[in-house]
Amino acid sequence: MSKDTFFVSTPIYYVNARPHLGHAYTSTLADAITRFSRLMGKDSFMLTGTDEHGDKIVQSAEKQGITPQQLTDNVSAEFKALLPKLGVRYNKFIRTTDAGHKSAVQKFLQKVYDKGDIYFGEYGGHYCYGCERFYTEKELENGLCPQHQVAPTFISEKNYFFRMSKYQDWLKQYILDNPDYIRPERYRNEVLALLDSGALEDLCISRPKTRLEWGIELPFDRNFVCYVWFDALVNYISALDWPAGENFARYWPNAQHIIAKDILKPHAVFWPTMLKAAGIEPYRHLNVHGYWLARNTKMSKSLGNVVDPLKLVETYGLDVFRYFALHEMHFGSDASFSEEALITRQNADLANDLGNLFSRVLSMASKYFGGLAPAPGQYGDEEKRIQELAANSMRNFQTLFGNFRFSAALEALWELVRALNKYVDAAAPWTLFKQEKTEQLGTVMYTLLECQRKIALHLLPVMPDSAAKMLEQLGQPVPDDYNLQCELESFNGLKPGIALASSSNIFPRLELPVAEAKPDAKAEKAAKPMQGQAAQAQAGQAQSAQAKPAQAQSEQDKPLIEFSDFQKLDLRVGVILEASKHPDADKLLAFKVDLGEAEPRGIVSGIAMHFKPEELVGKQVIVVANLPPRKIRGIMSKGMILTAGDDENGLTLLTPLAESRPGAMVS
RNA sequence: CGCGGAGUGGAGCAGCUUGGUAGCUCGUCGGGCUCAUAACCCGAAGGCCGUAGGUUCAAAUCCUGCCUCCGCAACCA
Repeated sequence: MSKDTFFVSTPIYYVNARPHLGHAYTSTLADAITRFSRLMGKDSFMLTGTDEHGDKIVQSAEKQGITPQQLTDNVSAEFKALLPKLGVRYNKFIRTTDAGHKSAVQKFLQKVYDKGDIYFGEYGGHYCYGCERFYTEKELENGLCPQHQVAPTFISEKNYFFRMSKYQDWLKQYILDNPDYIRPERYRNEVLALLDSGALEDLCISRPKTRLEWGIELPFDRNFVCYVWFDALVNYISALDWPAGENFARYWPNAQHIIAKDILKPHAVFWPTMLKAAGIEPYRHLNVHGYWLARNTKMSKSLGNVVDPLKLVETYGLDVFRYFALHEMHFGSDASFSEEALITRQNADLANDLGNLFSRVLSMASKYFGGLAPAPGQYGDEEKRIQELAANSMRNFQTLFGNFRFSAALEALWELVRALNKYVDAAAPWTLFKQEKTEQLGTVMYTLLECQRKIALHLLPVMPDSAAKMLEQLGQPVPDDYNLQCELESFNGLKPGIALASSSNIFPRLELPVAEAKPDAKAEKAAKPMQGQAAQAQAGQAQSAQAKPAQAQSEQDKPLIEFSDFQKLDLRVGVILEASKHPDADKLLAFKVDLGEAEPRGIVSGIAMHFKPEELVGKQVIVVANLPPRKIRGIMSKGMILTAGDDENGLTLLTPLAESRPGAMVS
C-alpha cells in the first residue's frame, strides 16, 4: 500500500554567513513538522542544505586566501554539524555545488530555454567599478556616481533573462484560487499586493564569465554562468532527482517550503513562475515565519548583558528550547526571545503542569498498584467526559499542527494536561485508596495513564527526547511511524499490567537567575565600530533564513590582523561643533567635527535613533579619519564616528577619558 | 500619498473571515487539598476591546477618517 507523502524544505543557507539562531529555528521547525507527518502516517522527507555560488563567496574566499570550494566545504560542514545538535533529522542535505544539482539546474534551464522563455537581452547601463553595479540615468548626479563622484563607464552587457512577466496573471490567479498556497494570510496579501502594484520585470538570470566564474554554466551558452535564483531555487527539485527520479514523483506533489519573511518574493513569485515555465506543478504550500527579536529582559537590561538565544539551547536543553520556540513564535509574526520568558514557560507549562502530572500519577501508581498499570473498571461520567475532552484536544492539536499553527496546537494539547490535573483533584485517588475502592481507583488511574500516553505521543515531534522518556516511563515503545489519528478513536492503548516507572522528574523547575553581575566577554564583544557590517544582507540573495536576530553571535570571530593593518587606521580625537538631523533620512545625523584641521570635517553617521543632535554638540569623540569620502543620502561624509553597543541595547559614543586636543592621535 | 502589520484588564496573546453574555497564559489577593516538582485545585479583584464617526435591533468583530507604535524598502564608513 502506498502511503500519503509529505515533503518539506528549509531554505538552503548561504555559506557567506555563519549559522545563527534563525537557521536553528527554521531547521527545528522543519524537523518538527516532518516528525509530526511521520507520526500521522505519512511517508515524509525533509530537505535542507547550503547555497554556495556567487561573487560574495569568491570574495570571501580570496580574503581568507583559500579557494571558493574550500570555503564552501568548510562552512557547509559547519551548517551540517549544527543539525544533530538541534535534534534535527533530515533526509537529505543538498549543496548547490553537488554534481547532481548542477546537472539538474542545467536541465531546468534548457527546458525553459527550449520553451522560449529565456531570451538574450542587452542590458545597457552606467557601470561604476567602485560600486560594482549599474546605475540608471536618474540615479546619477550630474552624470557622476553618487557614491564615488566619478564618471561611470557605459557598459552594455548582454545577459539572459527569464520571461517572468509572462506568468504574472497566471500566478495571481493561482494564488487567488488556492487560499492556503502562501500562509499565514498576511504574506499572501503582501504577495498579491506586489503582483497588483505593477508589471513584473523579467528576471536576469546570468552573469558573463568575465565577471563571475563561480557558478553553474548555462547549457546553451558556455560564456555565462547562472545567477542566483535559477541555481538556488532549483535545489528543491534537484534534491529529489528531478526530472526522472523516483523521489521527485513520490514527494513533489506534496511539497511544502518553510522560509523566513526576508525571502518571500523569490519563493512566492520567482519560484512558482519558474516551475510553471518548466512545466512542473507548483509546490503545495509556502510557510512563512517571522524573526526572533532579541529583546532583553529587565534584568539583563539593568545589567547591560545581552541574552544570547543560542546559549539558551545549551543551558536549558534542546527540548525546552524546542518547546519554547514552537510555542512562543506565533507562526508568521515576530517573537521576542528572552531567558526570563523561557524560564517562565518551562516552569508553568512543562514543570508545573506536565512534569508534575507525570510525577504525581506515577508516584500514586507505584504506591497503589505496585508500579503496574491497573485495569479500568466501569467508566463513570467524569471519565467519559475526560475521554471526550482528550479526543477533542488531540483532534485540534493534529489539525493546528499540520497547518503550522504550532502555538495554538500546543495550547490545545495543554487543555487536556490541565484538565487531567483537575481530574486528579476531583477524583482524589488517595481517598479512594483509603476507602479501598480498588476498582474505581483503577479506573481513575487508568484514565490518567492512558491520557498521558496519548499526550506523550503527540509531543514526540516537539520534544523528541522528553516525550520518549515519558513513553518509557509508561512502559511504552517509542514509535517513529505511527497513526496518531487512531488515538482519537480508542482508549485502550495502555496494556493493564505493564510496568511503570515509580517516579518521574522529566522537567525540573528552574530558578530565575539571580541578578548577579556578570561582566563577561559579551560587553567587550559589543564594542565595535558602528553598525555597518551587520547589514550586509544585500538584496536578492537567499543567504539567510533570517537576517536580523542574534547578530552578535556571528560577528565575534573576526580573523586576526597584522599590526601593520592596524597602523593603517588614522584614528583621531574630534570635537563635535555642529550636529543636526539629516534632512532626508531617519537614521542619519550630520556633523561638523573639529579634527584640528583647517576646516571642520563633515561626517554623516547612522545614529539618529540613539542620540539627539543637540546633546552631542561639544562632545569629544573618536573618529576614523582616513576612510574614503563617501556621499550618504546626498551629504558628503569624510570619516566615521566610533560608538560602542548595538541597536538593541543602545549606543554610546567612544570618548577620551580626559579632555584632549582636537586632532590628537589615537593609538 | 512607497509596501505591510499592530493597538483588547499589570505583562504577553486569542477572538475579528461567518456581528449578539470579552477568553487564555503569566502576575496579584483570598481559600482548599496533601498524590506530587514550595507543585496542584477553587474563588476574587482588574478591561468603556487606540480614537472619532457611520451601518445595524445589536459592533472588539463590518465601513470611513484620525492618532500612536512596529516591521520592510531607502539612507547606516
